[in-house]
Amino acid sequence: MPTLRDVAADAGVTKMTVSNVLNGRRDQVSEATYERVMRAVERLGYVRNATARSLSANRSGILALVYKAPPPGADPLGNPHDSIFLGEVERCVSASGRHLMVRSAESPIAAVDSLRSWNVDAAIFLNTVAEDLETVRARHNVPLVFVDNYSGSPLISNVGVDDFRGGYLAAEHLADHGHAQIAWVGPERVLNEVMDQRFQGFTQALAERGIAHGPSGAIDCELSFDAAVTVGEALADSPRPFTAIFAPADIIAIGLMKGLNHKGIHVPSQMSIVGFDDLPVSHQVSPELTTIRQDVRAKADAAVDIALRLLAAGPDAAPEHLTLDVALVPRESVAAPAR
Amino acid sequence: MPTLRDVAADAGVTKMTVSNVLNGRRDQVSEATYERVMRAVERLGYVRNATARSLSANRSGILALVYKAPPPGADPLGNPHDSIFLGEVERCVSASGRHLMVRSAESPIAAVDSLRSWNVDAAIFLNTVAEDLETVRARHNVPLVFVDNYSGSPLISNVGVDDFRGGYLAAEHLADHGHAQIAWVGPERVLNEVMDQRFQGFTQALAERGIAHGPSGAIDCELSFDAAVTVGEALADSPRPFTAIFAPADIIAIGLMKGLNHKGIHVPSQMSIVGFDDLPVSHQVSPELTTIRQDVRAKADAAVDIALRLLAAGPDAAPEHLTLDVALVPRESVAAPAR
DNA sequence: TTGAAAGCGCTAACAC
DNA sequence: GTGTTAGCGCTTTCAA
Repeated sequence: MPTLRDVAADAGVTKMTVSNVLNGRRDQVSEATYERVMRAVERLGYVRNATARSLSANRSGILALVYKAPPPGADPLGNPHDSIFLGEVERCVSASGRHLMVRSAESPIAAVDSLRSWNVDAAIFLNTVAEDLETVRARHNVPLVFVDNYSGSPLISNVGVDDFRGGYLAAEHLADHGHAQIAWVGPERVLNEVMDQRFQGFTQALAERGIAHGPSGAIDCELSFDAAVTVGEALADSPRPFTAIFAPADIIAIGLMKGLNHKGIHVPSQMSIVGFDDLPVSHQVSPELTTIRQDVRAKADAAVDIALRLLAAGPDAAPEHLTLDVALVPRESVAAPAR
Repeated sequence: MPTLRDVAADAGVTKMTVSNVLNGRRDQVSEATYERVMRAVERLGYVRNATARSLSANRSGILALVYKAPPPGADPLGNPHDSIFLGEVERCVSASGRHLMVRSAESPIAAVDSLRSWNVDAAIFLNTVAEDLETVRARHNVPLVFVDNYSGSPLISNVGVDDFRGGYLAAEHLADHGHAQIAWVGPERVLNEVMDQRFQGFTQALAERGIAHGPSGAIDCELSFDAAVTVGEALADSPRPFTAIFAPADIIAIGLMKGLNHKGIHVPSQMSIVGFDDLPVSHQVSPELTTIRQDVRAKADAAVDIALRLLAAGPDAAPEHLTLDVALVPRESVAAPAR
């Protein structure tokens, strides 16, 4: 592999001049020299050694994306939300001429050492709980962008969506269709602020309309398709004091539809359902799912954007907090309640 | 950030001793010294500088995953096959104590410079066409593992699945149900060996059973859900000299079902369909899709495994070629042809 | 506009 | 077992 020194020798200049050329400091190099160096680079097939550069310049050009490792057995990155987010982050990072390192970890804290080790310039954290983040910040002083984290900590940046409004819109939509008993079927909300916010928005919309929502209307369901099928089947077999369901994740909504269907309950004529996320699968199933759309790619764009901006602004730049809007996407899984 | 030197000072030894301790060369260090060094590491919160290590030792501990950039507008990593593959690769790479760099590129050739730049130890290439690979090999002499590449080149390793057999099984399954006119609805097969192999297996099974398969039975459809919906609708509106379809990708099969459904054609009673891949979505839709399953995670495991093995074996190790088996998963989208 | 010297943090090779 | 020396390929700083 040719090095700077080889290029310098070939072009008849010193390493420093080559370095200047390569770093685009055109004002420090004469036109003729510039050309000569570039030709030498070309001829030798020279590629910068990023590792040496990183060591010497003390910035690596690496951005890291850290996400929560899935439970054993589950498909890593099996969730379309996460994979599309990752794909879009990669696109932005590559477009900026930097490099993306990807790492799953039980807890973000476990990943910090690898960030420090590679001297990463900034990191984005997906699916982390609020507590972890102060520790992470304490150990690694680079721009840290969290996603969907409700810590509110001023030490880190965050990009999220308006989960509260999403829940509100879902309830409103169902109420507008005449539903007066609406169940929540979703993950436990302890330690899951995202879900809790969706729930709060949901209940507020109900309350404003004088629709009662007792605890009996909140049904636990793990965040997986299979779990939701089971819950859907169980629901079909039991008395149901409600005519509609808000499932705060599409994957649950889809599972519920399938479970209900198995047992002969038709959606939407016998049960209306609203989901959340607008995953691709939601318009692939029949009936297509009415859902709350969040723009995952915009979220990814924003996360990278903030990371790069803070990087450019230097270590004293203030973290940024951004909340993206959501929207209701009416499709086929909601109808007026059966008479 | 503490360095080796700081740890050495703290422990009252030289850098070299600390290095030996950190690299687990226990036989070169006395028990007492080992303990002392470890305590110093602990106390200072020392983390290895991977960048310096890579420069000096000439191996980075980085594995790269390179995949084809999606067309503009499409979700990057929107394809579950690719994202699950990536997730599983990450899992294996992390488990081996290495680091994963992820990069999309128009062509693998475009990504080679970044591999060289970071001195990556090995690379895995997803969704590449056969031609690219000789160029890649020529420019970067580390273990290169391609996925689903039919070049047959002895210069690189490959992991794939038995696409031919998958096509064969699909045709056989439909024929066994009594279908005597079966259409292929899939992407163009020029330059797409994977699809061509599935097609060859498909036609061979038909030929063995004396089932004619004229060119009229091969219908082009882009590899996307939306494209398949359109084709499905068009099919519903035209004379159909066939009672069953083999769609060599689940995403197409699902789109076809939806398109046919829109127009009142019922699957499977009026049209049977077999897909390929067994994506999660295939058992989320109704009817559930009968399909050819490939084990994406096993493919990812094998790719990383080969990369690491070749790495351990040194630069002269012979590339490996592995073909994983596929299996028919009977579900709900196939029935006997309508009378 | 170009060059020389020093050093980033680590490991390999060899000496003690 | 432990220490010494040299150097990986680059950038920074300062001098010419």
